[in-house]
Amino acid sequence: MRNIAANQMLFRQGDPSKYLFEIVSGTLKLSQVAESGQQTIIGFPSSGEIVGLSGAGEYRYDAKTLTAVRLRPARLKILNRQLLQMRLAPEKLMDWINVHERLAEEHIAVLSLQSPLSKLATLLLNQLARQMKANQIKIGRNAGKNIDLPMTQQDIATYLAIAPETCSRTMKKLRADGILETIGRSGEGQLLKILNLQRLRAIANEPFL
Amino acid sequence: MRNIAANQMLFRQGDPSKYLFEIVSGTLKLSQVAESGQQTIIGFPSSGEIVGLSGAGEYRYDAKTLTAVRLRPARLKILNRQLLQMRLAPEKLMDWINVHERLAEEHIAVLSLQSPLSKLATLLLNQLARQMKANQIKIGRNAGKNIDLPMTQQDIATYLAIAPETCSRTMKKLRADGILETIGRSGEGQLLKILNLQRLRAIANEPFL
DNA sequence: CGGATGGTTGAGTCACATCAACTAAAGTGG
DNA sequence: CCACTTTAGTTGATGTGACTCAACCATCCG
Repeated sequence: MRNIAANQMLFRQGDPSKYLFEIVSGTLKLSQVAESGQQTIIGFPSSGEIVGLSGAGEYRYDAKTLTAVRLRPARLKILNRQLLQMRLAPEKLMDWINVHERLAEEHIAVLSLQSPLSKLATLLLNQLARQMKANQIKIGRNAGKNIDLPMTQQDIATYLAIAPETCSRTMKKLRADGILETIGRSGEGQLLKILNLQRLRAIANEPFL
Repeated sequence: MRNIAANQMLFRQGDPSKYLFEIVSGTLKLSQVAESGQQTIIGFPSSGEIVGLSGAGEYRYDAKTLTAVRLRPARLKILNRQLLQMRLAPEKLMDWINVHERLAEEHIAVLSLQSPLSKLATLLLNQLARQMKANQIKIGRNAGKNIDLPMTQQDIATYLAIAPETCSRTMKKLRADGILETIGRSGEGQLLKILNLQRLRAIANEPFL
């Protein structure tokens, strides 16, 4: 078990991948730069998710902590040995693959949406779902309908492949329409309160408006 | 080893995932519909790639053949057993994970591009690279710079998250600019000839124009 | 108290989605 | 093998909305 402060590099794209990490608490930011130079943000994995599982010998994205993070590292080489000795069920490995793929799928789905409004709404709902799952285990019943966004709006914009200005304006629109409100910037990132979850869901799915 | 004709469903989203398939030759189309109802096309995997690797007990996308396809199926349960008996190297499994992730990465990268022109150019280059790799093994030296597109333009449009009309117009633009030309529709899909690879590469990377 | 970074707001342009109509091609059944 | 149907692709006209550029706040560093 390892504890890391906020804003630290966990590993870098190209580093030899010795460890695989299971996030116990906190949020990471995964980013990548292609040969063409374009930067991509892959996702913001959180409690219960796996990062660093790589078939190649090296990580293929940067991993940086957005908040203080607690994680459980596993040596990849030992992993193989454990598999062979049946000390680790192959199903566990399959689970990890699953989690990894879900992250990518989620991203592709949100990128395939046409309007920034739907994109943002979907992202918010995804983050909400992610937190609900995490808190369900830890607290049981949360204050509910609050979304913690540890990442910056620019990160969100990059993730959604939209301009930062558009991201800001879209947020404003959601506020103006009484769908959410900004509670405050508690340390890292901002905290949102959902006022109208139903409409947020509608916006996420509707192609127009 | 299994042979399948063109336009056949290999498996469906939600089916119990018993097999994993390694494509020997031919091209597949992977698609998915979310709960929201939006259809997504995940990719067009081809020779050497793996489909159907799923951590959950069920496939999470449809797989349909675009051309006649030859593939090597592997029972997932047997796979576990083979892992334990060391008849299958864990590295092999890691390789498969790798291939799977590359497909998703490629898709995310292309979706993150802003202009349809860059998106299409990148897609074409990706397909070209895919074919080159496949042919390098089989023939050695191909006629070169021909791209075979077994999928329809609508599929491409969905994959790129653009309108079909835009896809058509963008193709036209590439033709008008002397970057490629349509050779003919040989049975399934169309065949393109690249006239100016350099400019195609430029277009793929440049944010403007 | 500066300096840097992240966020907000405004004005203007261009390009993509949308709707609609039409052509081309491919698959279907008698 | 040819009418018929269906699907894929093309083209045009139009409006809107997202990007760009630019300047301006606010927030967090030291």
